[in-house]
Amino acid sequence: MNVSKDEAVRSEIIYQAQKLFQQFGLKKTTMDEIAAACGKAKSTLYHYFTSKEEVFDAVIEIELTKLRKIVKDKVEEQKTITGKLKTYMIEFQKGTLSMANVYRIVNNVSYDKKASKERFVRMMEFEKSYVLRIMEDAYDSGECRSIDKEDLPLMAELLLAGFYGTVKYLIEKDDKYDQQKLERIAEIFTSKLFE
Amino acid sequence: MNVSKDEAVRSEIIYQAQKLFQQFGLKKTTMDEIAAACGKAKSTLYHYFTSKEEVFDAVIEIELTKLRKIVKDKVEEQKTITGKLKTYMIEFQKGTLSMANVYRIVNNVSYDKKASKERFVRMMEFEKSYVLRIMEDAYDSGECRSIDKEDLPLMAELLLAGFYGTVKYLIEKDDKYDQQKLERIAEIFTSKLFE
DNA sequence: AACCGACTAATTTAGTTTTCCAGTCCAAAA
DNA sequence: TTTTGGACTGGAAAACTAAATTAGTCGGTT
Repeated sequence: MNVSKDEAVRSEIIYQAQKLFQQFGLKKTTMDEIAAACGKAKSTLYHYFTSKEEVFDAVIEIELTKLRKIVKDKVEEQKTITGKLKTYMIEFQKGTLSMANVYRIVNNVSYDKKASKERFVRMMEFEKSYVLRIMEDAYDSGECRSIDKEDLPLMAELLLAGFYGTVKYLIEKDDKYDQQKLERIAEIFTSKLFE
Repeated sequence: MNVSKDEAVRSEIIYQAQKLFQQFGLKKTTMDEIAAACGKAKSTLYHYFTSKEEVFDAVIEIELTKLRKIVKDKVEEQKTITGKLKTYMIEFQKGTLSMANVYRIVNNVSYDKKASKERFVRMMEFEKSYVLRIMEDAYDSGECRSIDKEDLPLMAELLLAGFYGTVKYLIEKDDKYDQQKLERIAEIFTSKLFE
C-alpha cells in the first residue's frame, strides 16, 4: 500500500458516488451500487469511509469546493463591494442550480430533515464568513464608511438569509426561474443594504 | 330561520373550530369533534360549510383579520415610512407567534404541503399589497424620493420575503427566539432597504 | 328551514410479513 | 501486513392486509 494509491481509491469512490448521488439522491443510492460502480466489494468502501453519510459529505465537500473556487474567481474580478456582493449572490445561486447535490442542501430537499438542516447550517456558516471577509476588506480599505464595523457580521447574515429566503419564495411562487429578476434582486439587496 | 341566527351559528362553529384547530391542528381535529363542541350533529355543519377545509379557511380568515387590525393600528401610530415598515414587521411577526393557526401557515407547518403552500402564498399576496400601499403613500407624500416608484412592488416583495426568510433562518439556527434581535433585523431591513 | 342519525366510501391507522441494506466479520489474496 | 471480497446480521423500511376512523351524503323528523 502507498498513500497515493490510497488517495486514488478514495477519489474513485467519491467520483462514482457523486454520479450516483447526483442522479438518485442520498436515500436511493446504496452502498452496494457505489461499490459496484467502483468494481469493488461493499466492505472495501468501509476501509475508506466509516459510513454512507461520510461518503456523501465527502461528495458535498468536493462540489462545494469547486463551486466556491468558481465564485471566488468571479468575485475577485469585481472592484467595488457592491459588485463583489452582487456577483457572489448570482454566481453562488447559479452554481447551486447546476449541482444537484448542493442544490439539495441549499433547498433542504432531503429525507432526513435533521441531517439536512445541519449540513445547510454548516454550509451557511462558511459562506457567511466568506461574505463577511469581503465586507471587512471593503470596510478596511475605506468603502462603506456609513456602517458600523461591528454590524458587519449581522449584515452578512442578513444578506445571505434574506437573499436565499427571497429566492426560495420566488421559486415557490412563480414555479419558474428568472435570471434577470435574480440579478435585479441581488442588485437591490447589495446596493440598498450596503452602499 | 333568520339571517342573524344563521350568522350566529356560523360564528359559533368557527369559534369552536378555532379552539380545536389551535390545540390540535387541522389534521387531528375531526368534524365530529367540532360538531360535538357546538352541541350539534356533524351533518349540520355541512349546512354552513361545504368542507372541513372551508371551516379551516374561515378560522384562518378570522385570525388574520384580527391580526391585521392590530398591526394596522400600530402602524398608523408611526409617522415615518421606516417607522411604519419596522412596526409592521415586528407586530406581524409577534402576532403570528400568538396565533397557532396563523403560525402554522406562515411557517409551513402542515401535513398537506400543497394546500399549505397555497394558503401561504395567498396570505403573502395580501400582505404584500398592504406593505405596497404603505410604501406608495410614503412615496406620494414625498418621502423616499431616492427610489423609482415602479420598483416599489418588487421592494415590497423583497422586504417581506427577505424578512421572513431571515426570521425563519435565525429561528432554525438559534433554536430560540430573540425579540431584540428581531427588532434590530427589522430596523436594518427597513432603514437600509428604504431610507 | 334547520337539524339529526344512520349510512357509505374513502382514507388512515395498526399489525404483520417480507425485503432490503448499512455495517461487520473473517478468511484469502496481494 | 494491508487490502479485498463474500457471507452474514440486525434493524429499518416497504408491501400488504385487516380494522377503525372519518369526511361527506341522504332520507326523514321537528
